[in-house]
Amino acid sequence: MRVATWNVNSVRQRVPRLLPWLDERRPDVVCLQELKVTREAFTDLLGAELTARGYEFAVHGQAQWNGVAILSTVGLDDVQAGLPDEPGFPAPADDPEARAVSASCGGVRVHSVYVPNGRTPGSDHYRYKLAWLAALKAAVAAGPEAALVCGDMNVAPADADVFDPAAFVGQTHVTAPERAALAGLESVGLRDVVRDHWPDSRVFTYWDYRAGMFHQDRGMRIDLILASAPVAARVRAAWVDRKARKGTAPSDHAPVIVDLDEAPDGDIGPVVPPPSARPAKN
DNA sequence: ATGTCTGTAGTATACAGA
Repeated sequence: MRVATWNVNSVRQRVPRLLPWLDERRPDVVCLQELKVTREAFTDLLGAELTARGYEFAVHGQAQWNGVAILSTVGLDDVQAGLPDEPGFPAPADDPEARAVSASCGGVRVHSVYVPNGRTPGSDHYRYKLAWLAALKAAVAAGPEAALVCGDMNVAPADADVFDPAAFVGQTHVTAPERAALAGLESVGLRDVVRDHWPDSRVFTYWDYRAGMFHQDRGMRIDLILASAPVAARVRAAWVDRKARKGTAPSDHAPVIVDLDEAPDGDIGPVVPPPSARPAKN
């Protein structure tokens, strides 16, 4: 099963890139962020094209900003828009921003998330970001054992995940509270599978449009695929599709792609029989 | 040096968010 996540920075603008990319990479499950359209507009734009390619889709959208989706060829069950007890901005929000959608796809609980940017450390928006990450952790902790959290985390997990750590001191995306909030997701069992597979490599997923940042590979790794233990154990490949950042009218983010081995039959993860069922040794 | 791209309002160009 191939799973991908991509912040498309307006799906309306990215249709000419998204459809050829689906045809080339053939992901079974796709998490999209920053749709910047309503569900109705998404369906009008892409419904027929996605259906023709065998995808079901779940969209949590809004006009103008945010918006997340999951596309799947391997089932799309128990769709949930938003997070339980999701904070809003400005708080309290009677109409939370469209930043999370989850569904069960091929036996895995998949979350497509667009974490708030945070803007400036110490700001209201920064506090909202930390509260939002706490709500995401709670949602994952309360969910099934087999889980994937995919999306734009708007946090660089470590200094190796930004092109120049000195340039980011005091900026959002790298502060200790943000990294602690991300580590909170690891404390409920999630693994950063791209970093696990490329422990010493320069790997970025986002490059500012300005000043030739992509050309100079001055980027950040803020789009992550986080997997719970039974899913992380199935990861066969994990990589950033930099080709999608090149060419005409790209998003400023590249897709992240993970290939999973088939799940073991019958259950997830290794099955340890009860002591009474174990053959006696010698 | 604040460089680009996006959506909105509204019809030319300014603003805000990232």
